[in-house]
Order: sequence, then structure tokens, then C-alpha cells
Amino acid sequence: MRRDIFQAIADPTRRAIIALVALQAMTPNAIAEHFDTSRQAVSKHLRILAECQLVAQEQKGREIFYSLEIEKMKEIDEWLEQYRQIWEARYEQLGEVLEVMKKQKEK
Amino acid sequence: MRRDIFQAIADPTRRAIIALVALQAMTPNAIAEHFDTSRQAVSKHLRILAECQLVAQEQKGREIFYSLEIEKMKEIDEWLEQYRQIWEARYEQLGEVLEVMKKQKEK
DNA sequence: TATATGCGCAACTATTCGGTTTCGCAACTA
DNA sequence: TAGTTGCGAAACCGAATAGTTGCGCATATA
Repeated sequence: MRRDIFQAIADPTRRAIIALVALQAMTPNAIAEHFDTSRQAVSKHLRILAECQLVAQEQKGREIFYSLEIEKMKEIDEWLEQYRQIWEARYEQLGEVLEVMKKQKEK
Repeated sequence: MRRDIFQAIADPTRRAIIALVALQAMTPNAIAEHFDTSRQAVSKHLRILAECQLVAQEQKGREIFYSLEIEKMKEIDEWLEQYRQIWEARYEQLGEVLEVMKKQKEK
């Protein structure tokens, strides 16, 4: 039960669902039409996504529309930030190396 | 066996291992000391991380040093890019709304 | 050479996961 | 009212997962 966002995006079907509901709010049936799987299976994925607040639900009559909670996606971005700093630092180092090589060549 | 990077980072222990080897190359034993688990379990995680090229190995005598392949982390960043565009667009929209409200107030 | 160390691999186990089928309930609709 | 539709929940199943223990092998050390 201990869901976290990284586990939520680990499954390819769930990433596809996220991509779908990012564009517009959709019902489980509408989502399931995009996949080679049952509505119930999609409902299970939606429950997992809802549990970690990646999607929001809005009831309209007997239909439930699911939409992406884009704010939650920032958590991944925040986690990634520490590593972004590393690869940007590496890139700068590479730039410096290229500078030195350039100067060596000019001599 | 069908590993992808999203599955690799789904496990909290693996994310912790990534954070460790991001700072410096480490042996399985050294890594295992940081966790409440066996070296063999760490080895399994390292194998998964290596399978999807998130870590590199370098043999030194009977020791193997694992280090982070930071380039691979960019794949997550690339996936996130589409959603970053969404939340940045939302932020701009919010800015516009605030502008309109401000002008309304001034009238 | 004998022993200790660092490691991966294989076998086994309990748990989780993603899927299906079946069901019941609420809400539309004829 | 009777029948249909949309949905979540529960029970079940096979596969994958994360962990363990017990090896064997290569390397370092006495």
C-alpha cells in the first residue's frame, strides 16, 4: 500500500494513462479504449495514481472524469534536480577542457 | 528481465544507491554498509542498475567499483520535459489571470 | 601453500503486482 | 418501473520482485 510517485510511474501503462489525462479529463472507459486491457485493470491503475495524488477525480452523473495533477509531477523534477546539477557541472568541465585544448592548438 | 529506467528508480533502496554512487565510485560491500541489508541484496540492485546502464563497473583487483552513469538520468528528464511544458504554461496562464485581475481592480 | 576476502550466481521464499472474472450499486433511459 | 450503463470492490491467479542462504571462484595475504 505504501505508494510513492516513483512506483506509480514505473509501469508503462500508467505512464501512458498519465499522458492521456494530461491532455484532457477522461473516464475509465474512454481510457481503456486506448489500451489492450479491461476497464477494471485501468481502474486499478487509476486508483494507484489517485492514491499518490497524481490524478484528480470529478464525478459527473454516473461518470467519473480523471485528470492529471500536474503539480505532483514536480516532485520528480525536484528529485532529479540534484542530478541535473551534476551533469551540468560535468558539461561545464567539458567546456573548460575544450577551451584548454583550443588554446593548446593555437600555440 | 525487461528493465527500464523507470522501474530501476522505483525502488527506494536503488534510489539511495544511486545517490551514493553519484558522489563517488563504491564497492558493493561499502554500499551495503549504508543499508540494513545484505551485500548480496545490494549486488542484485546493482545488477539491475547496470542492466539499464545507470551504473558503470570498474574492476580493481578483487574489488568492483560502481559509479553513476549520469547521462542515463537525462532520459528521465527528457520524459519529464513534456509535463514541464504543461506546468510552465499553467504558470504563465496564472500570471495572465493575475494581470487581468490587477487591471480590473485599477478600473 | 594455506587462509581470508570480495564478489557474482543459483536456489529458495514470502510478498507484491498486473491482470481477469464476478459482483453490487448508483444513475441514466426506454 | 424495467433494463442498460458506468463504475469500484473483491476474489482469484500467474508472474515478477526483493530478500535470504549457500555456494564457487578469483584475488590478496599470512
